[in-house]
Amino acid sequence: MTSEALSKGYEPADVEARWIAYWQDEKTFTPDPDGPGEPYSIVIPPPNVTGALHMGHALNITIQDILCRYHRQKGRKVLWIPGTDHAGIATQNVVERSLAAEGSSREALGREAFIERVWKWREEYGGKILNQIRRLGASVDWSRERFTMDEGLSKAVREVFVRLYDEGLIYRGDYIINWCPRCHTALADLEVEYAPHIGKLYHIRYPVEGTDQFVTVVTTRPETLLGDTAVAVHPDDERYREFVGKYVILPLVGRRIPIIADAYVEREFGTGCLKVTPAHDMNDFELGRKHGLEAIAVQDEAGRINDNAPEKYRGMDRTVARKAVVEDLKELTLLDDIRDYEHNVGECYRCRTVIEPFVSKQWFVKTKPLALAARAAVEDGRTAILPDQWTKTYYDWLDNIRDWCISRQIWWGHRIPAWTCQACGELIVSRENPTVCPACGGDQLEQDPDVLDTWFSSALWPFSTFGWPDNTKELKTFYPTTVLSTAFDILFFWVARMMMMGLHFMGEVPFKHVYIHALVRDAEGRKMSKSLGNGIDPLAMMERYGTDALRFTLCAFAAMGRDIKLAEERIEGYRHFINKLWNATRFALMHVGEGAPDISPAEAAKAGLCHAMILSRLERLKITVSGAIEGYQFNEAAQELYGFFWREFCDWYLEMAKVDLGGDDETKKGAAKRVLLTVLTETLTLMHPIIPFVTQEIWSKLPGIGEPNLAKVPFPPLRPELISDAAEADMELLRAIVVGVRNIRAELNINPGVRLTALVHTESSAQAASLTENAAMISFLAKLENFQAGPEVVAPKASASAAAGSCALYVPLSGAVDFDVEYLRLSKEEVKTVKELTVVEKKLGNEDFVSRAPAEVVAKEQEKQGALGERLARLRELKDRIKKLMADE
RNA sequence: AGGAGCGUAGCUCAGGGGGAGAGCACUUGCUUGACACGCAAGGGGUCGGGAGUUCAAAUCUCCCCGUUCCUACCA
Repeated sequence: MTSEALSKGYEPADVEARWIAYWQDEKTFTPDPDGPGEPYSIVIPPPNVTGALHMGHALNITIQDILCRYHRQKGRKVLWIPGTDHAGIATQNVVERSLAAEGSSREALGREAFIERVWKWREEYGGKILNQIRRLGASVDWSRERFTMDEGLSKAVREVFVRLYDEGLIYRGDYIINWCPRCHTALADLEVEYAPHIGKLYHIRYPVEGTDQFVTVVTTRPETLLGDTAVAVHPDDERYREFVGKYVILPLVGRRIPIIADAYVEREFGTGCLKVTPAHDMNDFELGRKHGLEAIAVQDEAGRINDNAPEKYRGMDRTVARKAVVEDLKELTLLDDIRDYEHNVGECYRCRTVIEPFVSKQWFVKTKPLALAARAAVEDGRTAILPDQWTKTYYDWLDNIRDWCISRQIWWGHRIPAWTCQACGELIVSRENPTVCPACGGDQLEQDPDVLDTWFSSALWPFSTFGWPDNTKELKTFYPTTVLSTAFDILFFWVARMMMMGLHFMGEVPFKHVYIHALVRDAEGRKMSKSLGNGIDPLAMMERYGTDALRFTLCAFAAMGRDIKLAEERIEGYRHFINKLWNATRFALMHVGEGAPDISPAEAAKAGLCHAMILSRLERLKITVSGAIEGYQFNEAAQELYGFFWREFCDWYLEMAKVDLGGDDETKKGAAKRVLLTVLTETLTLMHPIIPFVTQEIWSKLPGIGEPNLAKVPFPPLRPELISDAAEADMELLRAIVVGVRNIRAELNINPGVRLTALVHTESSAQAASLTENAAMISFLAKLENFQAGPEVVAPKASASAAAGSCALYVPLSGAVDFDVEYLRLSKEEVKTVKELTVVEKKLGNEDFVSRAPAEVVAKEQEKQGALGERLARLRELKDRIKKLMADE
């Protein structure tokens, strides 16, 4: 009466925004570093500031939120830090596009104005994904939100750069890097993605100096010929042995270049003769360094042929130059052959432009020493990668790591803190912007125009977010973080680099666990992608089915080490569960709307078998759910909660409790109310980490709730003394009888309205006592007007029958029983039982089994043999009886 | 080329040496005192194939078949 009536169905839209605001107002997720409890911390993998929430994010946020909310319940001091990264190239691209639409460009604006413009963009649109994360219910501490371009984090970036430089772990040099001619910047090896392209394989003849002979090289990029500085063959290749040490005259250029021998060359590929262009090919670059070859760059930053090439080609785009070179070679009859050829070509991961390997001055991190430490930390268990199978991948990458190119030729990002003195050429790397050259005292200092790779700042995230390099309270309390949850695709990009930086600067691993979650795919198992258009928009799902339905679905599918194939129907299906929860509450409130008597659950359990049973099951549930979440088995937690709440609590307990709740016995009624409320509140608490909104909403409607903020309510107390095998076993028999009657009703097509009589022949009087005590309940569930149980019960004349456990169940029927149907049903049951019994008997008949299997396994089999034997006997009696009755007719 | 995973009911998947499970779908019957986003009853599987280890294999080992992904890349 006091509690307002709940609407007939759960309507998430009204509810979610309200609780998000409530939690925030209550500062529920802002921990005090000095507060009690063992710290538990997570840094959110910072999404790209230009990004929008996709299913992968939704899954990852849900997982982290489950962990955080659960550990808060367990009394840990939880800090979950949100934020975004500045996504240098992506963000710059976005802003440049909007400038282009206005007919402007970043060059027109100038560096400073452009950066200002990016900040403005970020203010306006950069909060989008964070708002989407907020809508998911993420229990992050918004008061500690971070951005990789923040002042504090920028300070950390500079500190790291300077220290690494001083330690010789950052260096600048002319090296070949991956160049995106569209983005005008260098990319790290990881930022290049390979995709199959159909190209051509050109066979080109190079004349050997001083002879009339040729060597034929094979290439997919004939225009790079202009930069060739050698031809290479395998040292053991008989075909070319005589040429090694000689020279060829480079066609179209006329340069005299050596023929060298190196085992790197594959004899089987093409002609076995390789043109070497150190300035434009990764492998050729290495080869060139090894053999002291000159690297002649023949393209500029936009992919056009430069002045190092013959005049004719200068200024041509690389694709135009290719055609021109091919034509000219044809004319000289030096082009032997052109074949179609499918091969993998590197593309820019941001814009899909074909990458041009390019020699230029760049900054690098010397990764080897850092990688060794990062590997060791996992080897000795300071950090565990879960599931374990990713550990090998992590090792492989670290073992084969190459130096990390960290300079980017863009404007949006952390400017490299390096200056060159215009007077003496001194290179100055400094925390503070220098004003005079320490070498010559000159004041003409020019800062390096490049910025750092975004991942450079992301790598510092687990400590920069806590205020490093300052020794803050947060840093002391919450570093190392407890767990990092992420998808495998950034294991290298990010996880490995955080490990390297965390270990180097903090001396401790950045996280104790790395949980690699599943990849969310579409119903056909394809990766969700914009280009395929097969993505399921999490926000649309949240609107349609409620955030809890989406969260529960993701949780239920989050089995470790396996990808998720997601279809919208799954989410729709789990919405039904949310609704079930809602309606069970509506029912409960009809009876406990004004609260329940203040008796202990233990006392209430004594009031009836059903109460003892559900309380026992509840205790087991607490243990399995805890174990599941702590072991990152989210699917198991969801499944257990689902099964308990729907199958045990709603299907059985609520139905059974109706008898006491509607009866006259005030003691029983009180106990039922107490148990109903206890089980409901405690399961809500257990479910809250997975489905925070609906549980909180229901919580607010329940009577006698002390703490109104469910996110602050501790994990329910454990009451191991309530676990009762006996109660659960007695209930098993009771259920078997109810199901037996229902089964008979269904098979014999008896109207559900008709009340029946059921008689049960039991083996023992103890069994009979338990059943008789619950006669009212059995009658209610099976729709009986009469129920009797005891060892003395004998089969009535005209009745349907079944075996329930080891008891015999009879349902007398006044009308004609269809004996044929009855007989068939029992026979089927008999066949099944015989089959099971045979398996058991065969085992027990095997001497090796009895002597070698563990005693408890043997005992279990013997027990099973007994039960099955009894059941079989019962079935056969029932069959015999029917046979007799049939004969009598 | 190297590495990892997966193959269990029609579908999506748990499980992981001693009873083949769940959800959805399906069949049948239901205005049963919260719920048709529901209730009740039911059908359905040589756990990809083969060999081995074991008293015992869906589970461990090896081989094969199919499938997905990752890393590297030969010009």
